[in-house]
Amino acid sequence: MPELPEVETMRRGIAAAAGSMILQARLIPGPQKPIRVWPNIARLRRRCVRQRIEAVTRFGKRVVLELANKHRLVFEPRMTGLILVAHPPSETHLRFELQLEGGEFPRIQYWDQRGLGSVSCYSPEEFAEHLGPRQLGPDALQLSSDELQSRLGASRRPIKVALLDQRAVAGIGNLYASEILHVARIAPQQPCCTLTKRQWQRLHEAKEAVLNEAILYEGSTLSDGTYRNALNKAGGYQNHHRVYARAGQPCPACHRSSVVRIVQAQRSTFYCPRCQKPPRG
DNA sequence: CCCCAGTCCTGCGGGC
DNA sequence: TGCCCGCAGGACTGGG
Repeated sequence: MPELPEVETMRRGIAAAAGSMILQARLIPGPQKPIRVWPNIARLRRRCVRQRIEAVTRFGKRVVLELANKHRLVFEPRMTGLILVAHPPSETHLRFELQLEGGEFPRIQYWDQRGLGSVSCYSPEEFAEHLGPRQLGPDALQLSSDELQSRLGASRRPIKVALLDQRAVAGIGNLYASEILHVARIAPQQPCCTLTKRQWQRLHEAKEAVLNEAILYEGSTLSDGTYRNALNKAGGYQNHHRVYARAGQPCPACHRSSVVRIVQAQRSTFYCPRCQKPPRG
């Protein structure tokens, strides 16, 4: 499930498209319902075809192609979307394609098994409306300890649930929320408003360490095998997970307790009850 | 504002 | 062996 490290890996995989020209954009027909395209495929095509790609950026869990006409082409992979330059895992779930001219690769393909993702092309005004500060908080890697505390600190929600709120912080999903809290030694159930300054600092440091380490390993490919980089190669960070999907296994930090799975806001949370204790009192 | 449940969607694995 | 069901969870919606 692509979160910040996986989406950043996708971005790096197509970063060399900067400087290329988009020659064509098309939905690839298939047996399934087409993926969501905004505003629609005809208007998207008119907005991006014959435009040069000036930069390939990322915001939260989205990859953004910045075009010469100041429009932005946005890929949102959600659960199973992949952004590829070659070797799609199957022909059946290829959904969308950009043909390019003048770069290292002739096309960018969007593949999505479950089809929950989307492709959008926004004018600057539309971009501000759809992906502005009302919808998305600052990117998780562009956020200081103080800003993290000021954005989440008043909430009574459990810290694990709050970290998933993209309006507060963009880029952290279910997997990395558990991993970050384990490194920070903070209980996932602890209400945000009870975290101390010291804990916010630890959370910030753990967020930087875990996300950057995961980027280094090119993200996590879980046992379902879905996530791949732009060349359809699996990531490696799943071999370094401390708690995620490891219920019943010994905690790699204390070696004295087992990892426990609980459910918060209908999602699995994994943590070590010995290392991640709520503060006393 | 906060919080929760339902929805989308497909593939996989458990149970019978 | 096959079928049904539940589960995975990112983002959105509607209701309390």
